[in-house]
Amino acid sequence: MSCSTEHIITNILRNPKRTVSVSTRQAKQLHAHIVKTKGTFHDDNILVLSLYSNLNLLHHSLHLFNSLPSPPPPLAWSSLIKCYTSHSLLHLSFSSFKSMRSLSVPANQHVFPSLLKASTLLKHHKLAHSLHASVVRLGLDSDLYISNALINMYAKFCNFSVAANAGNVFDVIPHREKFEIDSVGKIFDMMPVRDVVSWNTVIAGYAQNGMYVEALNMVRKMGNNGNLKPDSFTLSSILPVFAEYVDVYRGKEIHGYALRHGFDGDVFIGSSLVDMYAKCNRLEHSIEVFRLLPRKDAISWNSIIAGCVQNGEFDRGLGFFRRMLKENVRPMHVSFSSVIPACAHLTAMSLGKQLHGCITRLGFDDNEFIASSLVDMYAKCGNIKMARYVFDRIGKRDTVSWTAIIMGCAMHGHALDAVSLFENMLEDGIRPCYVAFMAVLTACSHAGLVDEGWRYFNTMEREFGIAPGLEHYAAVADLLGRAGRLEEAYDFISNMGVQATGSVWSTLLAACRAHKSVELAEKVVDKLLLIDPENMGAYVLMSNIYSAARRWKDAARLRIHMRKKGLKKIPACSWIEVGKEVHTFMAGDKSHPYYDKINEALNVLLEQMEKEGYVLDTNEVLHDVDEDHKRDMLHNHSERLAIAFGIISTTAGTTIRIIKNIRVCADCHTAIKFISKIVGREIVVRDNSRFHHFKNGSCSCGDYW
DNA sequence: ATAGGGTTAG
Repeated sequence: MSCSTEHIITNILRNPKRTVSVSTRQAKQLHAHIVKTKGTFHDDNILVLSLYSNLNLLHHSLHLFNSLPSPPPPLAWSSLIKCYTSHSLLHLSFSSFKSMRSLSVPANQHVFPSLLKASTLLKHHKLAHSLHASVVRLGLDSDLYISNALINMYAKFCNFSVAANAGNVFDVIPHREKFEIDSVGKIFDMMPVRDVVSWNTVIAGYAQNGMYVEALNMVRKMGNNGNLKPDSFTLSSILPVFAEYVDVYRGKEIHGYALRHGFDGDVFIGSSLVDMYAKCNRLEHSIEVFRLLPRKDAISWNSIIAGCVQNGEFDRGLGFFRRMLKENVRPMHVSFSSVIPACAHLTAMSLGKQLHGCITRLGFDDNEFIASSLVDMYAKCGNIKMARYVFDRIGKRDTVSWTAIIMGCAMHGHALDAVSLFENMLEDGIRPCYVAFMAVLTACSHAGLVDEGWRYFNTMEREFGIAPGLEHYAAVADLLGRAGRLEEAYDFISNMGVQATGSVWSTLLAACRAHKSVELAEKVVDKLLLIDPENMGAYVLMSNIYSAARRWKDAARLRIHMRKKGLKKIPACSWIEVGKEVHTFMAGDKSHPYYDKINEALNVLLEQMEKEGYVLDTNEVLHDVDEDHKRDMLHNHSERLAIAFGIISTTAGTTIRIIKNIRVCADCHTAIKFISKIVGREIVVRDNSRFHHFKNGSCSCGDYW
C-alpha cells in the first residue's frame, strides 16, 4: 500500500463524519487497493462508494453499487441516489428509492435530502408532499439536513412574487403559494437546531420570492440570535435585494464585507455584484468587478451583457457577447434574451437574424424570454411578418410575449390586429399588465380608434385593478388629440391623476399643428414651457404652427427667442443600411459621394410622379419663400434622398428600409406612396414613433399618423 | 452519507 493511500484510509477511519476531501485519483487508488487485497476493512466498498458519490462520479458509483451483495445497505443507496440527483437524473433517483423500498431496505434520514432535492428540481408537488409525510411519519422532521431541504423545497415551489404580482389589488394571494411560503417560516421556526445552511436557505427563499424586508430581517437575526456570520452564500443571496432597491450604498457595504472576508473571487458574489452595480446605474463598477473576477462562468458573462444592454450600452453588450463566444463559454438561454434587445434598439436586423439562427441550432426556440425578445426585435427592425411568425410559434405565452406582438402591431399601424390580439390574450386567461395596456392604447391612438381606446382605458382600473400611469394618460391624450378632439384632450390632461410632463403636452401640441388650431396651441405651449422652459421642441412646433397659419412675424419672433436662449433645432435626418454600411442624409444635404446620381434619380422619379397625378403640397414648407424654392426644399427632404439612394444602390424588387428621426411630412408621405408604385418596391419608413409600409401606392397607416 | 447562493424578455 502506498503511503498516501494508507494516509487516506487512516484519515477516513479516524474521522467518523468522513469529511476528508480526496481527489478522484486518490479515490480510484483506494478502490484498486481494496480490490487487490480483497477487502482489508469492513464495509470498504461502501466507503469508496460514498467517496465516489461525493466526487459526483456516477459511473464509478454505479459500477461499485452493482458489485455489492444484495440487498445493498442504506448507506449505499443514499450515496447512489445523491449521485443521480446531482446529475439531474431525477427519475432514476426515485426509481432507485422504489427498488430500495421493495427490497425492504429501511429508509434512513440520509436518503431524504436527495429525494427532496429531486422533487424540488422536478417541481413535483404531489411527490414532495408524500415525501414530507413519510419524513413526519418516521419522526425525522427535526433532522437538520432534512429540514433544510424542506425549507428550500417549499421556497422554490411557491413563486410567491409571481403570484403576488400577477393578481390585482383586490385579489388575495393564491392558496397554494400562501401555504408554501408559510411552511418555509414554520419549518424554520420549529427547528431545534439551525446551522448556517438553514439561515442561508431561508434568506435565499425570501429574497427569491420578492420578500426583501423579511430577507434582510433574517440576515440581521442570523448574527444576533443565531450568532452566525454571513458567508458567501448569504452575500450572493442578499445582493439582489439591493439591486432591486437600487441601493448602491448598502450594495457597496456588502462588496466591502466580501473583500474583507476574502469572498471577492467567488463567481456567485461576482455576478450578483456586476448585476447590482448595473441596476444601480454604475456600469463602470460592474465592468471593473467583472474584469477582476479570477474565474468567469456563463452566468458572470450573462450579468455583464445584461448590465450593458439595460444601461443602453448596446455595442458594449454585443462586444461582451462576442468575447464570451471567443473564450469558448457556451451561451445560455439568458445570454440570448439579454443580448437580443440590443439588436432591437440598434435596429440591427441582420445581426438579430444571425442570433436567431444560433438560437434555433441550440434548440432554444421555445424559450419564452428569447421568443419575446425576438418578437420585439423583428418588430422594431421593421419586419412585422417575422415578428408574427415567431409569436405564432410560442408555446406558452405570457403577458410579456403578448405585449411584444401587440406593441409591434401598434407600431406598424395594424391597430385592428393589435386590438384583436389583446382580446385573444384575455380569452387565453392571461391577465394584462401595465405595459400591455400601454400597447393596446398606443394601437388605438395610432389608428384613431377613439371609442375602443376609451373603453380600454376605463376597464384597466375597474376590471383589472391597474391604476393608469403617465404612459396611459399620455396615450389617451394622444388618441383624443390626433382625432381632432383638441379641447377634450386639453381638459383630460389638465385633470389627469398624475402631474403632466412636457412630453404629454408636446403630443397635444403636435395634434394642434396637425389640426391647425393656433389658439389652443398657444395655451398648450404656455403649459409646456412652464414645466420645461428649455423644451426646444415646443418652440419649433409653435413656430411651425404660426408659419402654417402664415403668421410669419410670430414665427420669426419665436425663432429669434430660441436663438437668444441658445436652443438649437435638431436637424431632420434619415438613414439607410446598404451592404454593411449605414448612409446618413440630412435635409438638403449634398455631401453624399453619389449626390449627383441621387438628384438625377429624384428628377426622373418626379417626372413620373407628376404624370401619375402627384401634386406638390407646399403647406408643409414652413418658410416664407417663393414657390420654386419651396419645391426645392421638399424634394431635398432627408427621407427622399435616402430612398433615392436605396433605389439606385439595391437590387430591384427588394424592400427599402429607412429610419428617420422625426415625423414624415405630409408631402413626403404622398410622394413615397407614388414612388412605391412607380418602382414596384415596398418602402418601410420608421419615424420616431412608428412604421409606415408603403406598397403599390398606399401606406399601412391609412394616412392617419 | 444527506442540505444552501448569482444572470433573462415587452
